[in-house]
Amino acid sequence: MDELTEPEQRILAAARKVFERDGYAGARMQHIADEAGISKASLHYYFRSKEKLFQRIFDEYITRIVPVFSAWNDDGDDWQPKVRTFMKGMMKAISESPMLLIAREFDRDPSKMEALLTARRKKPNAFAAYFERLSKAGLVRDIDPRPLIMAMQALCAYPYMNKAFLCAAMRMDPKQYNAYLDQYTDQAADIIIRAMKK
Amino acid sequence: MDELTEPEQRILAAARKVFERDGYAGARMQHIADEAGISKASLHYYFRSKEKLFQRIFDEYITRIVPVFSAWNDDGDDWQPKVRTFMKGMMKAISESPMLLIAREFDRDPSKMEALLTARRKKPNAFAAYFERLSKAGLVRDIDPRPLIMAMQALCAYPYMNKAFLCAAMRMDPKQYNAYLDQYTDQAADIIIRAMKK
DNA sequence: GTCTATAACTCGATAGAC
DNA sequence: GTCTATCGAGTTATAGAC
Repeated sequence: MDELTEPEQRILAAARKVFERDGYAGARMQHIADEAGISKASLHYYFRSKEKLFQRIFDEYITRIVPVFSAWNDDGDDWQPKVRTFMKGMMKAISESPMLLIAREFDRDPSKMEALLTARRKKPNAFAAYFERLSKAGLVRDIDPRPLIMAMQALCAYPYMNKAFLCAAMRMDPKQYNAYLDQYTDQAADIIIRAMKK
Repeated sequence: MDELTEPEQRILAAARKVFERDGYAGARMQHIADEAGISKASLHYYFRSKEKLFQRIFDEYITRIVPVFSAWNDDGDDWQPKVRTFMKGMMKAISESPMLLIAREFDRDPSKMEALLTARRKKPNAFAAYFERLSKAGLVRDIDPRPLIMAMQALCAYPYMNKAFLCAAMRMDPKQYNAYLDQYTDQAADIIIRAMKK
């Protein structure tokens, strides 16, 4: 039903790469065609317009990323490894498809994006619910969960969103930086765990 | 010596607004001219090209933001209020001129930007130096300072970088969101303080 | 200095042959 | 389905009058 032909797959991969790198305004249909190894005309044959192609990529991105951001289910009191696993998953998902895209392109049609986001999210505020239960059970501090949600996202996303700046600021080349991010994932989880611990 | 004429100031303010909102590729010289209340030709008369105008804005941005990011001097052991003040300053600077700009535009000429960054920074790793002293004095934990540097930036910048996404995710309209960010600033500082505290 | 008009060019999209 | 060729809109930048 949802089968994709081989050229369609190649085009989508190419589009993802170019849109993520250059943003909507900076992306060129010619570059996507080159990357996919076809002509610009063929590109338009498969996906009528730049706008439609972008919407497709963006929709798939949201579909993939939102479940990762809300991957919390209350299956026990042992919350520390859950925090670690969650943040590892978030780092991985973001590194595979930098959300630079979102930050700049989300504004293109806020109402549409909000609908997209809501539709894709099965369990809104799953973390907040889990945290509240832990808190009432006296297993974690009794604080506002919102800064924790913000912080988990921030700690995972920012290193990728502002990579060039951080490489320069920390005097690392991209290779060293990526290597450091492996250690960082655990260090970031430690920060969240400390913020939650009694 | 560095005096700016009144039209130049108006143009720079307009350019800042448009570049920050639309990015380099999305910005239109016509929009900048409209915003400044002059013709496109006059705009080119003052700043020969889009590229030159952008470089000017970007340079000023780095010049303003880097000192804020490295505003650490070791004037005592009372580090907790210093963390709070630092993060408040960072939040303010970022909110006044969103660094969305950097994340997307920094790649346009990495070598040049690196030089720009180095030149503007008076005290490299001032935080790391301060933290190391506190750590040796037994006043804070003995840990890697790098995740703390990353985290302070991340916690301050991310809420602005990904504003549209967060508004939707937390079901707040922009007004509520901005109001929340006032509380958030202190909550974010708490997270860092907890990560540092023994 | 400021403007209108336009040159020069880029880019998304399409026509039409194969 | 795929391509070459080209159209037409939009954009940066400049020429030249005032």
